[in-house]
Amino acid sequence: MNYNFKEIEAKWQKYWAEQGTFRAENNADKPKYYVLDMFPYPSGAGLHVGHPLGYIASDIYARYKRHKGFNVLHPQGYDSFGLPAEQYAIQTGQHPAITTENNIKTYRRQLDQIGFSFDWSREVRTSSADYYKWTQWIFIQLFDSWYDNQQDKARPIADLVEHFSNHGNSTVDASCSENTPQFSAQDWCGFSEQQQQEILLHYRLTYLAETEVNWCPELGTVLANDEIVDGVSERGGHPVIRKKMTQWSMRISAYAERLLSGLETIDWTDALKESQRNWIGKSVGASVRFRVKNHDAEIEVFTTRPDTIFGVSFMTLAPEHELVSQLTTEQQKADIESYIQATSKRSERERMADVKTISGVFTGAFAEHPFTKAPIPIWIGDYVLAGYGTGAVMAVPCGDQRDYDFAKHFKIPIPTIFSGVDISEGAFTDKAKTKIANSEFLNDLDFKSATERAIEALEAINQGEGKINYRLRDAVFSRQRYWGEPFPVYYVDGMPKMIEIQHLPITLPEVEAYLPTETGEPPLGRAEVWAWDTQHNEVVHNSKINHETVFPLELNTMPGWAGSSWYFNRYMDPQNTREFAGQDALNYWQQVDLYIGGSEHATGHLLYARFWQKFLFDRGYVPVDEFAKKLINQGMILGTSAFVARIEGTNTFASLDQILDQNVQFIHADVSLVNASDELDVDAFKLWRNEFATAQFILSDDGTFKVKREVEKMSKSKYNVVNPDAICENYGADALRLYEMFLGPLEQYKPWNTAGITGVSSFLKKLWKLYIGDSGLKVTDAAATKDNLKTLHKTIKKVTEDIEQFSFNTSVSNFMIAVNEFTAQRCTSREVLRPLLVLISPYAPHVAEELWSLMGHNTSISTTQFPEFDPKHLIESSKTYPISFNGKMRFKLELSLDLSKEEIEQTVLAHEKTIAQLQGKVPKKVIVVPGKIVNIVG
RNA sequence: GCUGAAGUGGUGGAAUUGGUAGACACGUUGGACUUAAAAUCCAAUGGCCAUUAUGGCCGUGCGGGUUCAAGUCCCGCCUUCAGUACCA
Repeated sequence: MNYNFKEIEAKWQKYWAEQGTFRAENNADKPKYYVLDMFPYPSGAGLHVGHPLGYIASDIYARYKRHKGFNVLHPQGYDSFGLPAEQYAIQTGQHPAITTENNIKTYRRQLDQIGFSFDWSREVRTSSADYYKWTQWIFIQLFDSWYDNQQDKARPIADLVEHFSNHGNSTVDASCSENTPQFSAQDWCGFSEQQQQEILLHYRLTYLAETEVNWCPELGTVLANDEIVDGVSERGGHPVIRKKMTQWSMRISAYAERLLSGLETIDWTDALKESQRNWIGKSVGASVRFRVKNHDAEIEVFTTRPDTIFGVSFMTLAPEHELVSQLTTEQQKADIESYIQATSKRSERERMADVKTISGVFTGAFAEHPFTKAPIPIWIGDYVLAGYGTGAVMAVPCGDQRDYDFAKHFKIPIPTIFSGVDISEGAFTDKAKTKIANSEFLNDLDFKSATERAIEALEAINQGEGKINYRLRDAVFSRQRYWGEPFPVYYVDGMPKMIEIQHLPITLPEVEAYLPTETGEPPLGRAEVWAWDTQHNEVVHNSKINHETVFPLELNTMPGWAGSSWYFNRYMDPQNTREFAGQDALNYWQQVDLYIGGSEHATGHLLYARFWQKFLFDRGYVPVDEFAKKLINQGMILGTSAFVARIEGTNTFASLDQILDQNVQFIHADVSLVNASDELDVDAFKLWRNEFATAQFILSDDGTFKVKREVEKMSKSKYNVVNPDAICENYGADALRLYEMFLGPLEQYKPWNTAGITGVSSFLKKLWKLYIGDSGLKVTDAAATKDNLKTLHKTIKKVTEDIEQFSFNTSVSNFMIAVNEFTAQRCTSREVLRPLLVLISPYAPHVAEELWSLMGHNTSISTTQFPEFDPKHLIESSKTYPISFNGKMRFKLELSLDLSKEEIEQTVLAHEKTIAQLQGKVPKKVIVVPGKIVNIVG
């Protein structure tokens, strides 16, 4: 009997599916464990070998936990709304739902062939109406909530309305929009319904506001900050401009502090936590208001150094600052205007690239120092960003390098306010060594007490207070796309109204094309049946809008991150039609125990999902306020691209050592045309693409054509994609799984190299041969030898440790060692071969199931208890452990593996006498087992 | 600049967290089997030197230090990758 992986893998995949082997129960006596992968966007290109890396790791862990007696929830689904399907629809007219459905089929087939233990009965798709019904529901809950800073949680908007009608808004400490007016209870009751609704929008956790957004004309849509890389769109690399639009926003800024402090409670990597911290960008300082001389205006600034307030020698406003035009004097007007013109023409990108050039213009106006009343010249400069803080700074040249450079450049005085510091070369920024001078009541104080005193003094004259500033902005939630969740929103006289929950979902309407309309409206503007009838509570034809009870529906759709911000909760109870998930299910599964996915989602999905979870927690819908206890970022598997050198301006290609000093361009060649020795199959290359059909080649002396290799991200456009289908076909799913783990540590970025797979492939054959001979099963009831048991328990110990530390790569090595040792021992004993199979089954489940069944078991190996390590089998043959003795002498003690350091010390102490007697003989190694010395190697 | 991670053979990577560096695998070389190839099996494989054999010296990015003992800990550098940035 030979190892026929194709037959075996198909057989067991079918068995698992039919038996529902991996179905999780929502209530079980067993402890629960929830292992989750970041669900994929089903792209048209299908999976490459890089995609399953994290899934294989999580699958191993999920299978391990099942062996360990846990009720494991290990689901999978699709983040199936997204731009590529829509782009494809624009080009071909095919409905994105069809494209998506086809892509999902491909994904499912590819995932199935790898043998994952997903509970597919819980599959979710963000684009299915059964699912996005609840995304819409959450949106409505956000609309129906405000953030109470006092209680530090979200509360129903009804509470706020009640407070307004009794006390107005002056006593409410809530997160709200900047331009919220003050009003009394009386005012409130006098407001029209329309006015009240307008005010409430300033408080709701999702609100409609005119915001400056990142508009991508090419894609015809708004992008979030994390969808922009280097000033161009992440997808497609199109230019992005700033534009004012009325958009839905999410008041994530209300959660800034909790998103920050919550990081302390979860087991995520430091790198990831750090990027979330940076993104939230908390800075502690003060807000200071400077009066402007001869104007009825104040300039508010944020500073982290209120202690340096007496060092202010000028102020700088961002060119876009709203006060600029008011303040500028007649004399300076021309200069200021031409400067603003010049900066607005420069793109963000240019502005970033050109950091070193100092530029700015004096407005002619002066502010007044809050304490000394001295005049402070007001400048504008593009080093101050409109989007951060208040878009204005108080410049303290002696304490900030940029202010210093600006002052030097424009010959503005640089007063010294630190004692014992030389500032002739640059600013002094070391807070820890700060000693304030020349600063009236702050003199001789250090950073901390000067800061406190300055804030107190500012508060006393009502010109400032302590303030914490966050970089985190509210998230724009509207996208001008077709293929996304429709909002459950219609408009009456321009005011948004929510559709009642019992009438959800509002499903995507049909449109005849997926482009924006001629008038620039989103694609939903093309839908003819897209109006809300409040009488019949249904979506009706637009032509009925002139009726009294029919109103226009929202034309935008939700962004990609909407559906992915709560899907982990839906898996707990995916078929529930009455709730997003039942309370029993939520209380049982609580949260994700292990989440595996890429670190590229650090400031997108992983932040938004935490935000929504905290919101749902506040409103009492989920039992915990962090959705994932532990998170592991799997590294990427990179492709090894191949490049051929084309001599510039010709169709002639030179082998790598034949380039000499000719000018060449390196062009990607498909990796399948190149062998392991970096030699190109020239004939296949000619056939590959038409343009190369007539190519000429300058070969190396040995007649081969050498290519240049480079490791890059695996991508279709780089022709370096390796398809898992081919690997499964040639080596099997078990080999693919083992090899992906064997490549290196999970978190690491590592290049794929198909050649190396022969190692794990021959391991599987050896494993098979250990159990199965020419005449069938070799396993017997013969007693295990001491060596057998030693090998087994050594392997149990290491593999258990490996899995618990997520170092799956070393486990594979340990299996190889074990199989080699058992083979050398001619082991046939069921007593050790049975547990060995259980150890291996999370990694190579198909072959394990087959051998398991050939050994006579008639239930799946996945329900078997994981073998326990028993140290007694390692005691007799043990490991050396060098120790120092009397500070100088060195002995090597050979001890059993399971001893702690303390036990070793005790052992040594117990034999101090014996060892002392040996000193003269200088033994190299003393072999000890607990209780007695058994051997001395001299 | 700041933050995070990492530098070990020809290659991917191990190293019980201070204890024989290079496990395991790829690759390479030699051998067996074969008409041949594939597959399989055996042996060698960090560098240098030496030998009949036993052996010796050097080696974990660089320079110091602590220790009986350092890839691992401490101090000072260099390099690479990733994230982020006129953030006041």
